[in-house]
Amino acid sequence: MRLSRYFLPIIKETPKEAEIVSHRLMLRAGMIRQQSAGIYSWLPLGLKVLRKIERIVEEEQARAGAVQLLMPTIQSADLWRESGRYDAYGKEMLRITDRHDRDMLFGPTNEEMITDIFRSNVRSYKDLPLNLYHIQWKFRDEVRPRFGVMRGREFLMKDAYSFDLDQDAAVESYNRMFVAYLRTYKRMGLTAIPMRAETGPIGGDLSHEFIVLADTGESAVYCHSDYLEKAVPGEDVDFDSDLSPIVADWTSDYAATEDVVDMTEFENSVPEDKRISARGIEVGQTFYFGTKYSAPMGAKVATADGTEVPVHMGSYGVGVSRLLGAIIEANHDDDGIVWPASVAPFHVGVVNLKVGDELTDSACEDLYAKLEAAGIEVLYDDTDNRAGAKFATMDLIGLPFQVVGGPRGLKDGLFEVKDRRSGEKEMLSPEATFNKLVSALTV
RNA sequence: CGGGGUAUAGCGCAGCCUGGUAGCGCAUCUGGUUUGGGACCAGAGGGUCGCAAGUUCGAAUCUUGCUGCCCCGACCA
Repeated sequence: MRLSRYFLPIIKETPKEAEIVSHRLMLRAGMIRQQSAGIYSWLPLGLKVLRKIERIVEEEQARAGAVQLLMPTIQSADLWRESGRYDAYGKEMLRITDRHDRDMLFGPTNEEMITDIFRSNVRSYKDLPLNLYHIQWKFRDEVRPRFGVMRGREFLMKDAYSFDLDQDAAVESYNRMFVAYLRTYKRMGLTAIPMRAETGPIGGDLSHEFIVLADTGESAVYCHSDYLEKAVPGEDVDFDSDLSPIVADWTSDYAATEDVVDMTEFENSVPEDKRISARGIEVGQTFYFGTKYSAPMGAKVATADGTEVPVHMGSYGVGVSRLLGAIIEANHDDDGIVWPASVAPFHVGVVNLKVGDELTDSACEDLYAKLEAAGIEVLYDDTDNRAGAKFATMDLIGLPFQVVGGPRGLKDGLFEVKDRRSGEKEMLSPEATFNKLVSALTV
């Protein structure tokens, strides 16, 4: 992509409304713009990252056996009356009336709707286990939205729903999502710790919140420091096998959020030098809630002996839009964002320092074309801004590598290649530059 | 939902107390000089001062009401 033809509105000053670093950087880097309280437009650079996060989520959901569908944002109030949540949910739910005066709502979650889909299409235990998910915009009318996309009113969420014949099978489904989550966050460069959690309005018995440690996190968390070093299951993990040893390993040491923490238990079970007391961002939550929705809504299947039983369900959320904030909170420095390569909007920024100069133009154009042809995503700065402004923009948007082509180096046939994270720079020939980037960025 | 702020050019702000018809910095545009870490000089464009009433000869400024946004708390993915 040529920067001269892209839409990347950079802000030099610090926007006054942004309190936390991820919000500031997302505004400054031209990723988002606020449309009203807690509601944002996603500009091209932000959308690119959002899509990359979705892709990782989709790949790991597929690996764990979940099947993607798409449910609407607007739901009928009648469904919610069946579960009893229409009255229970409160003012967080945005209620809408259509032209026929029918009560509608902008969905804050989809348990009722998925249960409806299930009950009208599945009858037999032979169709289980089943895990259906979608990635869709949700709306919760938070009293006080803040922190940019971390706590918006409109937000993009992956929510999966598992259906099983009994509790034992449901726990196996739960474990599959649990392991998928460990892998999902790891691939985005995050260390997410599963913590004991409250079940909130969704209800249920078994639940974990996946927490990323960050100073700007919304809640206080307490956990064992070993979690920071624990190995995440690899690509080869067999989701058809018994995953309970992995889950047991990842839940053996103490970890809880402030809502449910028992300080006595924390101090008794974790040695003093291993205790972490920090702040955390919730990036996902898993629930097993049994027949809470299937029973009142009549989602039943026939068992092997012909009797009908309500299915056991679980739901599993990932805050997709919120993850951008969490990733930036965990990956930035004084100059801007430092994207992990897996979610970076582009892999490489090629900076032409002297547009119009025959030598730099041809060298930069050539490298740009070759990298794109090799499947590497390049943002090519072919604008005629000053060098300092170009460097500052590249640092701000945080692409993993910067390649600088200017008359000074190119008269000796060399580009300067900078690693954004380490700040290390080296002078390389065009061939060496190409080879280094290809080997660093392709698996 | 309680408490506290704030609203003036695209962004950040001054002007308001003490009423007289709007200004600064950045950004934008033009010309010139520059050019390896957010350049400099000169010039230009851009605002029904959040909305609505009221007071007044006259309101960005005073009064009342409404609305948006931000911060703290409670709540929450």
